[in-house]
Amino acid sequence: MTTDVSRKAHREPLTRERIVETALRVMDAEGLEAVTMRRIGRELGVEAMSLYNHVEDKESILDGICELVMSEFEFPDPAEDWAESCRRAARAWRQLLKQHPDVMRLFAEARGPVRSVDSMRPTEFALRLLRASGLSDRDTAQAFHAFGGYIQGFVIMEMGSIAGGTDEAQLKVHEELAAALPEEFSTLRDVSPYFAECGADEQFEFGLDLLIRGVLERVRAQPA
Amino acid sequence: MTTDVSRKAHREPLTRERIVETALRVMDAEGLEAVTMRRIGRELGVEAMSLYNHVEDKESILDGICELVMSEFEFPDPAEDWAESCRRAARAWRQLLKQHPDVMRLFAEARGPVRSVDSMRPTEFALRLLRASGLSDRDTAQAFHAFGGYIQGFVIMEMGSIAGGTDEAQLKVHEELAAALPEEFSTLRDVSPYFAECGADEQFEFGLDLLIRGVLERVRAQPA
DNA sequence: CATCGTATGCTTACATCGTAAGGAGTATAT
DNA sequence: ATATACTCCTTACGATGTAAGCATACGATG
Repeated sequence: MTTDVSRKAHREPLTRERIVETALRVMDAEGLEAVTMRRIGRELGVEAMSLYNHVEDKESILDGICELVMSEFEFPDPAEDWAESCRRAARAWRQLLKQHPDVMRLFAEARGPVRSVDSMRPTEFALRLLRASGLSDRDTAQAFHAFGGYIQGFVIMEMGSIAGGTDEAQLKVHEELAAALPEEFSTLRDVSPYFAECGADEQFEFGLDLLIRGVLERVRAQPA
Repeated sequence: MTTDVSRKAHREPLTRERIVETALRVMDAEGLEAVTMRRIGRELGVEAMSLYNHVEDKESILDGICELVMSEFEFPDPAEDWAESCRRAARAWRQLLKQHPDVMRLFAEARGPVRSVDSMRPTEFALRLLRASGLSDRDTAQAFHAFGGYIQGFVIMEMGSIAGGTDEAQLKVHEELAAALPEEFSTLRDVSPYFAECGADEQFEFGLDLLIRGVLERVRAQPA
C-alpha cells in the first residue's frame, strides 16, 4: 500500500491556490490566451476536468489571478515628504501591473471588484497615504479614483503603444508616421517625436506630478 | 434573369464597413462575447465564412471597431477659457467610451495603436488643445498621455466597480462592506461611504481638475 | 478491522468558436 | 462565347469550457 500512497504522494495535492498561481505563471510567460483549463492542468500534471474539484469555473481562476496580483503589491517605504511617498506608491503599483502585463486586461473585463482581504490591503494603504496629505475623507475617495485611474490607464496605453523594440526603433516608426501624415495633422507631426523620445518612465512621472501638484494645491486651498 | 438579379439585389452588398458596424452594434447590445463570426454573419443574413471575403480575420474586425469608435468622437465646441475647453474634450472622450462599454477591453488587448486617418483626428484635436495651454511640444506629448491614461483608466474603474443599481443600492453595498471590515481597514471604512456617495461624474471631474490645475501651474512656472 | 460516504481525479462527450478547403453561382473582361 | 475573378455556401477540423458519470483513495464510524 505504501506504493499506492507514494504513487499519489509524489505530487502535491491540488488546491485552488496552486491552480491560480499556475495560471498566473502561464499568463505571464505566454499571455492570457495561453491560460486554458487544459493547459493549467497539464502544468500541474492533471487533466483539465480535475481542476473543477477546487474551482468553480475558469472565471473564478481569473478572479483569483486578480486577487493574487493585488496581494503581491509591495508597500514602499515612506519618504520624508508626502509627495515623494505618493510617487513611490504610484511607481510600485505601476511596477506591479507591468510585471504581469496581461493583468490589466482582466481588470478591464467587467468582473466585479476584488474582495479578498489580501487584495484590499493595497487599497487601505493608498487611502491612508492620500488622506495623510490633508485631504478630507471625501476628497480622499475622489483622489483615489484619480490616481488609480491614471495609473491603470497609463499602463494600458503603455502596453498598447508600439511597445516593442528599442527607443531608436520607436523613434524611427514615429518619424515615418509623421512623414506620411497629411497637413491636417500638423500638431501631431510636431509632437510625435516626443512620444518616442520621452521614455515611458518620464511620461509616467509627468502625469503623476500633475496629480500630486493638484492635490497639494487643493489641500492648501481648503484643508480638511 | 431579372429575377435572378433581384434575388441577390434585395440585400445590401457586404463590405468591411458594414461588417464592422454590425459587429459594434452587437457588442454594444450584448457584450464582447456575443461578437462572433457566426453571429455577425447571421445579423447580415450571411454565413460566417462569407465575411472572410471582406475581412482578413476576426481580429481585423475588432481593430475596425476600435477605429470606428475613435472616429465617432464628437469634437466639443471651444469654450471661453482653456480649462473649460479641456474639460469639455475630456468629458466627450469619456462619454464616447461609456457609450461603447466594452471598447476599453479591446483597447486593453495589446493590439497596436489605431492608425486610420479618421481615428487620428481626435488625437490631433487633443494635442492641439493641450498645446494651446502654453505647454511646450515636449510637455504636450506627456500631458497627452496623462490625460489619455486618466480618462481611459477612470472608465475602466467605473465599469469594473459595482456599476449596476441605483445610488442607494450602491451605498448599501458599501455600508455592508464597511461593517464587515477588520480593524486593519479603518481608513477604508471611513472613506468607503464617499465611494458611493460621490457620483462617478463628480469623481471624474475631481481628477480632471487635478490634472488641469497641474497643467496650468506648470505653464505658469515654465512657459514654452 | 470492515465498511461506507466523501473527496479527488479521469474519461468521454457536446456545443461553440475561428477558420481552412473547395464548390457553385454570378458579374466582368476579352 | 469563353475565361477570369469575386462572392457566398457547405463541410470539416482542431481548440475551448464544461456537463455527466465512473474509479479510486481517504477518513470517520461501527
